[in-house]
Amino acid sequence: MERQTRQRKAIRGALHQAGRPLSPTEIHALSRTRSRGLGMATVYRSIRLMVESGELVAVELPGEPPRYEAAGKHHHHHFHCRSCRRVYEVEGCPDDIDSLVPTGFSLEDHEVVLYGRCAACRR
Amino acid sequence: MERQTRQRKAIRGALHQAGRPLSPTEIHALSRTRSRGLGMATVYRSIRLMVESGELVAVELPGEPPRYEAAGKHHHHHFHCRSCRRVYEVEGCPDDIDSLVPTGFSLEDHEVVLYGRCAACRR
DNA sequence: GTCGTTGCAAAGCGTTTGCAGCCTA
DNA sequence: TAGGCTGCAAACGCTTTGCAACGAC
Repeated sequence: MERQTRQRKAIRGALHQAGRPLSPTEIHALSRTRSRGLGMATVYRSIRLMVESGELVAVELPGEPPRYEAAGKHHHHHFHCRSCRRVYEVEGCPDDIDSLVPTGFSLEDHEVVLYGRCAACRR
Repeated sequence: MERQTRQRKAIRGALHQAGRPLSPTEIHALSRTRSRGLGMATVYRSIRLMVESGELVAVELPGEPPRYEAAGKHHHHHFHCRSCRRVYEVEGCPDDIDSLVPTGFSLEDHEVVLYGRCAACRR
């Protein structure tokens, strides 16, 4: 069972306050102000436990370090702005994904990443 | 100007024969049979040069080490086998990608990754 | 002969693990 | 008090770099 330690409260607090997916390094930097002396190993161990328990989900984009966010969101994809590097959630899903699967292969899951410029950066 | 060495011929040969994106480790293993004593550093250096010269393109999948394939292919996506971890090329492309883009955003590119089991692993 | 290229080993870098002491329940 | 949790440092796996020898042109 998981214990409610000062360090884990700091990590949860940082993730909640940021409101966007954070990398382990970002989590460490932000949590450090809430729990002095917090070690990197603890950050990694906490992330791993929270992902395994379903509290967090990993957001992995091609060529990017993994980020983590609160779990429980609906099926969605991501839009990666090439200007500000921010990641946005995208509603919906292509409905003809199945037609791409080669003969003999079985499809279990899929990921779609859109690249371009977000509304804020287009101005 | 690039020189035509035994090692680079081996790497090109391995990539061509495989016909699918290869990781640096895979390239090393396959090229070693063509050029005894080939070092890992040479593989990385060659890959870097070939990508910079436009001969190869990187295939970066979420949470995976980068793989490389010959450049100049027509538009395609990838299938990632969860059993053998190999990556295959997939023909075609969802035709309603545009409908996912949020209002005000401009779409420049996209990536689709399919996950499941390949024909070889299903047997 | 030049100088780009190679193999080896060492160095980086981000992540994981071993361990003794700490602290939550 | 028990045993999960933590910080530190060492270990790891993958990639890059330094360097002297090698070899394509």
